[in-house]
Amino acid sequence: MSLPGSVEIARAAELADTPYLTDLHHSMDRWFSEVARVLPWRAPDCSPWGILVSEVMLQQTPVARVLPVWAEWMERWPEPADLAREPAGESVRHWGRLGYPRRALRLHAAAVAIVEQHGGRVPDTHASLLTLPGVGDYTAAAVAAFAFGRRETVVDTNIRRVHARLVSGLALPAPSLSASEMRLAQSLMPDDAGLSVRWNASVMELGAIVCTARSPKCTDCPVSDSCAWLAAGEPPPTYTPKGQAWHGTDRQLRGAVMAVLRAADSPVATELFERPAADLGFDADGIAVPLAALHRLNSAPEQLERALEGLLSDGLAEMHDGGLRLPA
DNA sequence: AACGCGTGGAT
DNA sequence: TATCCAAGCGT
Repeated sequence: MSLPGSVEIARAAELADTPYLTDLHHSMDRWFSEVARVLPWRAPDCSPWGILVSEVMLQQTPVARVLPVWAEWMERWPEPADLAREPAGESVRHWGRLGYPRRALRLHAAAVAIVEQHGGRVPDTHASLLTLPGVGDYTAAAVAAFAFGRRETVVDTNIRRVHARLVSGLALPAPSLSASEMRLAQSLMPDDAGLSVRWNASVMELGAIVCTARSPKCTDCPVSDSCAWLAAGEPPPTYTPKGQAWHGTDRQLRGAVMAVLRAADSPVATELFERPAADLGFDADGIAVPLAALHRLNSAPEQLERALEGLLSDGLAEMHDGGLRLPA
C-alpha cells in the first residue's frame, strides 16, 4: 500500500536538502521579474479591496475579460462601503458578462460584511477572510498573501498544474485538490514571507502563460531542466476531464434570463420570457435583443420554470409588481 | 465528494 | 463545428 503523494513529498524533502530548491526559487524569481504581465491589481498601490475584487472576478474567468470590468468597478466602488450601500442587483448588473453572477451577489454580501464586521477594511488574515461570502480557501490565501504580504499556501489550478508537472511528473493534476498537494505546496515555499509571496505569484504566472493546460511552452520555461514531466518524456494525462454540457442546459437558459434582467430598468413581466413581446402587445424596448436570444433557445416551458425558480432561490432575481428583476 | 453554476476565446 | 478551459465556491 502506498500513501497518496508520498513520492512527491519524498522528492520535495530530497530537494530541500540541496541548493536545488533555492535555485528553483531564484530561477522563478528572475523569470517573474522579466516576463510577468503588468496587471492593475499587481500595482504596488492597489488596495486590498481591489485585490479581493480581482480574485473573485478571476475565479473561473480569464484575465482579459476581467480587466475592463475590474477597472469600472474600482472607479465606481473604490471601497467596500461604496458597494455595500448599493442594492445587490447593481453588483450583478455591473458584473456584466463575466459569468457565474452569484459571485457578484457574494461579493456584495462580502462588502456588507466588511463594513458591518470589519470597520470597512478588508480583513488581513486567512481565517477572517474565509468567513466572507464567496471567499474559499484559495481566495483567502491569495488575498492574505498578495494584499497583506503573508506567507500563505496559495494553491490554484495553475499552481496545481505546475506542481503536477515539475515535481510529480504528471501531465495534469488530479481532478480534485488533495491534502497531500497542499503539503507539497507548503514544502516548496520559501520560508521568508516576502519571498513566499513572490514564489506564489511566479508559480501561478508560470502556469498561466507558460505551463498551460494545452500545449505548454516548455522552451520558454525557466525551470524546464528540473521538470519531472519533461524528464519522463511528457507522458499523457492518465484521465480525460469530463467537459461541461452547455447547449440546452438550465445554465444556458439562466444566463439568457440574466442577460434580460441586466438590460431591464424595470421588472420584466414573466409572460415576456415565455413568448415574443409582439404577441402580447408589450413594449420590449431596451430588452428586445436579449429577450429574442432567450426565445431563440426555444426551451420547454418546464425548463424555463425551473430556470426562473433557480434564479429566485439563488437570490439572483426577485419578483416585484408581477415581474422579475434583479434583487433590490 | 460530486455536482451545478456563465461566458466566450482558442484550438 | 465541437470541445476545452479560465486566479473556485457552496452545498
